[in-house]
Amino acid sequence: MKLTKISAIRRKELRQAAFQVLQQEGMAGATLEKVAAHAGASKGIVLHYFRNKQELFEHAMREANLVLSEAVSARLRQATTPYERLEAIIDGNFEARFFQPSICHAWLSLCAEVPREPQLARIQTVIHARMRSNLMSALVHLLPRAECEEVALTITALIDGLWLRAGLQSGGLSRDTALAQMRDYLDHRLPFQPTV
Amino acid sequence: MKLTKISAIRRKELRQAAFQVLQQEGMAGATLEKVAAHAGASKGIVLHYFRNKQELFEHAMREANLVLSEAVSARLRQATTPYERLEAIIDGNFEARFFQPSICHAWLSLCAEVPREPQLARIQTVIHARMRSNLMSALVHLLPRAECEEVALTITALIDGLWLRAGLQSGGLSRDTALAQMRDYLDHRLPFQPTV
Amino acid sequence: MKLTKISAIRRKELRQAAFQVLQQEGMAGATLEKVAAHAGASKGIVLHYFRNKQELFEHAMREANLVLSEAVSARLRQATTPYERLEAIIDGNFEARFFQPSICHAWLSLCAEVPREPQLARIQTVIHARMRSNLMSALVHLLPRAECEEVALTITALIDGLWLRAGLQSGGLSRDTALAQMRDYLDHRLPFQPTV
Amino acid sequence: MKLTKISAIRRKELRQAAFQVLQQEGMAGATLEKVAAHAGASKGIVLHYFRNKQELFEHAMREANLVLSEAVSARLRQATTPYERLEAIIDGNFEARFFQPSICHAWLSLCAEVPREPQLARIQTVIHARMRSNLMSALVHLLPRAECEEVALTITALIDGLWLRAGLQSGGLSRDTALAQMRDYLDHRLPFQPTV
DNA sequence: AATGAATGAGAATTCATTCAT
DNA sequence: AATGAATGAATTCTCATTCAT
Repeated sequence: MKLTKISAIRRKELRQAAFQVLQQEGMAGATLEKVAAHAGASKGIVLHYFRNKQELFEHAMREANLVLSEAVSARLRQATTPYERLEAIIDGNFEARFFQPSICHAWLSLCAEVPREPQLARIQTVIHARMRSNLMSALVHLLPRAECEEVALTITALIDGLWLRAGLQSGGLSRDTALAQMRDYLDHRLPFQPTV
Repeated sequence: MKLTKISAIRRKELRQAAFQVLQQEGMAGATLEKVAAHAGASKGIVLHYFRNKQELFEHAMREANLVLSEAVSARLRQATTPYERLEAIIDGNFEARFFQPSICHAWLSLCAEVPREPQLARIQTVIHARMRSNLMSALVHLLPRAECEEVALTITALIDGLWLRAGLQSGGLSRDTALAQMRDYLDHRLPFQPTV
Repeated sequence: MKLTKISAIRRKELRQAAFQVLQQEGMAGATLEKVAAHAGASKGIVLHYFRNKQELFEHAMREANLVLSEAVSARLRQATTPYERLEAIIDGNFEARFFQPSICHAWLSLCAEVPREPQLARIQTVIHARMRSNLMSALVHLLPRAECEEVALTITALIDGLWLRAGLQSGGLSRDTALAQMRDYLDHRLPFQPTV
Repeated sequence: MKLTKISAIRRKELRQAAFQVLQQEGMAGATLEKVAAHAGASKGIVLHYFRNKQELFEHAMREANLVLSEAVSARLRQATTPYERLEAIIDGNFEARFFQPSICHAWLSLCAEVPREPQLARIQTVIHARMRSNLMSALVHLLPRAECEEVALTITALIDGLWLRAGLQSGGLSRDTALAQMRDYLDHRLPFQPTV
């Protein structure tokens, strides 16, 4: 590994701080100074570790996604049946520590930058690709091939839509409601699952 | 009407210009100068008509929503059956002139500001309330009361999720695919509709 | 004229201020803030009138050259014989108000940027072209065509070398010495001029 | 010698690297980091060997001058007649390895700092003093005492002016042209040299 | 109503320099 | 000797906003 230990630690601290500031301030308010302050460091150090602001938030997005996708992966590892795999994906995406207004808002802020920032767009593509692949690995056992893509896309859109709503912080969409939404959709769209 | 005719015209030009700049530049790039230039006016005039930048984009959001909700209303006026009402709402929300990457991106940019801008939050609340009310007026005739709220929320989340995806501009989500998604959901969730 | 009167005035003030700061501080020390302060204006106004620092100093160079070349032109207008024309060029380039250590230093600072700044390079090219053209218009009457180019180049190099030396501010090269140098060269290089 | 051998080597590497960076980037772009990178070392080491940036470039200037003045000295050692001595000085100053646009530009960048940096001014003074002394040792045998100073100064100014022009990189002043200029001047200014 | 001049706050970024290891 | 972590000052540049005309 090229990076020194301390540099790896600092970089992680900073990208986490960046994401936290994003939660509180949105992208416009997320200045390097605030990120530095949040990490208990000086302004200069941020650009010592990241070439510029974009790179910092790119890594912040990657990091946030990593945590989320590891939550899903961990659950997937326990799952055996297709239904369990679907449940793992959904439960992972709505874990209490993730599905919070401020975190959803941070994601929303990042997504709003995607069309202007090729790097973020790349990450977004990867995120969607992984989601699709995870979903497909379960759906192919439950539905005719032709319908799998469609359902995978609907599930993704539904998750995104619920996260967006949570990010708007207006309705006060609860985690339970969101999960109920997901389950209701699957109950009606997938063939009957005898024992769950 | 208090406002002179010319002032009303100018204000409309400016809020439309604001929304168009938002499409091209995102919120960060949407400066008052660009909005003015886009409207063929001088920088100073923007703040002559709007107290500040926030107010301008608040009106831009209102205007954009107005166009969208009128498209839905027009269709609703033609609809007679509950199924037609649902179709009106969905078709309105995915009209070709609205469901475009750049427009979805502009909305996404506005949504990302909602948690920091009470005025935008208020508009967002109104938008969702109207959507819910429109949907409920159809759903109550098709489903048991207890399920209506849930389905209305799912439809809204699905629409939002599909718009978000379009705004991300990566997948290249076509209008037809989006509509197919919506119809597939309704087909499975609502009771069979004998003749359409 | 597109520019308003006040804008033209301000721009002139600023490019003159820029050149004066250059005299005192060199390019590295010539910050926009100092230029603004020197012109008795706010920092922001500088970039209201000039797109960026480069553009400001580009105009400062142009302005400084304009003054210099007008001094030469004025003298040329009085000159009738080739010898007088040569004298006009030289005297113009060594006028007391120009040939001062700080001004020579400012020019030196600009020249040092020429290889990195295409705009400055362009101006430099124009300056040299004009100098050559002025010199040639006199020399062709005094020397065989083949030698004119060479002598014009030597005169230019000599002027530049003397300015450079003045800019270095070490030797304390006086204006009289510089003029004597020039005359000594011409006396030996040009054919004898019967009456001056 | 106080300095360890390795330290002497490093210092030389660094001042050469400094001069090379100056060639490519000019003074504004010549950061310690680039110098370090150019020398294949870390940023910290530069200020381990030189108290600060000024000192580094002071040594860079000294080093560059040393190479140049040794080239002249070597040629002077072969020279026997006054004319040969003059030729040695001129040929040394226009050796192909020195008289290159980028090197002239580096010198120009250093000269532009002279008025602000007493250390550089001191070096500049030494350089000019040596040039004068070298020239005088030849000229006193060729011209009346009263004219020697003047001609020495003209030769120096001419060399400087030609170097400056080469540094501007616009005209594309060739080495041959520069040498021809020098010779043409001497041919006309010095008494006829019977056999060369 | 309209222009654009002017301001000043604020942000990103660069860099010399200092220190701990 | 050498590295690179860390700091903070300085600078360019952007922009919303205010004002005079």
